[in-house]
Amino acid sequence: MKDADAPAILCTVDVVLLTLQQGRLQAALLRRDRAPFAGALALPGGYIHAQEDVDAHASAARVLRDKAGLQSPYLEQLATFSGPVRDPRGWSVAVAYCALVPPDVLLPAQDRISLVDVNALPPLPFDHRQIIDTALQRVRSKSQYSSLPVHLCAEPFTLPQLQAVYEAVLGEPINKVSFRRKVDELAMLEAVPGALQMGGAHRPAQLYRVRGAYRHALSLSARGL
Amino acid sequence: MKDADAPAILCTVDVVLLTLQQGRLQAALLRRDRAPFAGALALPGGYIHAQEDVDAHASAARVLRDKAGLQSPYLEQLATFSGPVRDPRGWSVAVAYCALVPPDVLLPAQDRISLVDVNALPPLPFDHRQIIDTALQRVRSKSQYSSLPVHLCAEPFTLPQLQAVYEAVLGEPINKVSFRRKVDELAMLEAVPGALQMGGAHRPAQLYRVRGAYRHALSLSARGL
DNA sequence: GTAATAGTGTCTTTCAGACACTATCCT
DNA sequence: AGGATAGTGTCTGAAAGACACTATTAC
Repeated sequence: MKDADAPAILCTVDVVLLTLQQGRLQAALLRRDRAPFAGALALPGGYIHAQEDVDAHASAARVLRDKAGLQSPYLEQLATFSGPVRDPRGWSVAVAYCALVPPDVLLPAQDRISLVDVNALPPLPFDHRQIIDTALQRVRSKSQYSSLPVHLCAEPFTLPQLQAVYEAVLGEPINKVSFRRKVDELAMLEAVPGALQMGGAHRPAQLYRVRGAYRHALSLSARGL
Repeated sequence: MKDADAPAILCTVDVVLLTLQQGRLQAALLRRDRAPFAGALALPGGYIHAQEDVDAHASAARVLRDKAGLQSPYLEQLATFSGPVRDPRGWSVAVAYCALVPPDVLLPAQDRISLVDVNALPPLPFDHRQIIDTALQRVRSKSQYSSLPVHLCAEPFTLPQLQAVYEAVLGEPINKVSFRRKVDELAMLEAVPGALQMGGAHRPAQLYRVRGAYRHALSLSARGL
């Protein structure tokens, strides 16, 4: 058994909510309404509620819902950060999650959320900067060999749009032919019959959506792209 | 602030300690000496000690040292498991770590540890089976494109030995020429000058050791193997 | 010499990128 | 018609696997 006089460890979750606007990765930050760091921009986060949450994943989903007013289909555990100094209230464990959403999902929560370019982050409280950096590393790494970035695309989308999303996340241009070969191999998309993106002064593009089976699971490729 | 009458969440660490014996991956289990599940084989684990641990990683290292009597150079955070039912004592958060050690490191702790083939695990308490499965997935995945398995090899070792380790972890044969090309590219090994593995009725093999720079960091390959 | 494994040279196949071409829209 | 982007066929170069060959030991 534990020492009765040991101070309890604080159990929290933090969510790195990423989206893409104007071709740049953006992190969603909330202004804190209470101490510590009241008034500062920080990651959406909060205590785990043992009474209502079935696990930390549920805590993260609840934080997103209650504090940002939205639901993210893609919500993956990132890593856990811990120690006596990361939170001034005491020894804490923060299970960090990463959420990816298309820009339109954020519209209803627009007034509560501040979107910040991940390449121009302001100073952040706690170890939130480190948490975001870990999320970026993970997202960029996973994007090299999986269908992860489709979660940043509002459906339906065209292949050129999806390629632009990959290029924004990875930060480098991708060969069009190779990209399309890979997307085809991954077999995660299906063309929306008869749906074409019209309007441009050019040939219209086929619209695609994610196959049901891959809506929550990722499709992985043995090699890159 | 939290509800004062909310029961505290239990904060623990668990370590999946893997090694290789007779060409098979083995997990190190300890017999529990107290409730719950006293007498059962389980992962080495314990409470986070807010008074002495600088973070959960340090808790995991302490658990390994105190309960198994050993130190693992490679100790990586795996994932965090949580919920009200995984531990009968109450709502718990377990930060799981994965350690890889060469077989000789376990010799001094031989009497405390039970090595179990990961393909023939006994029923395990808590959600330890799920934690081990997660560790195996991660180790196998990382082994496809990194130098991770070198941590399972006692130094110095020969390239055929290292290849056998990779094959045991990945569960499939590897092309010898490709393997040596990749090891060369990764540039993580250095030949021990003049050191050859003699004794067999065949040509002796060059002995290698890990370069200092890669002793704690992994070397990654863009493509597989 | 023979058996056995270490280590290498080289051919073949597979895959990713470059390039060019066709397709289809808007103005 | 001309400009713009979507989509595809094909060539080329790089990298992985297959195979065969040499090297060096024990017996």
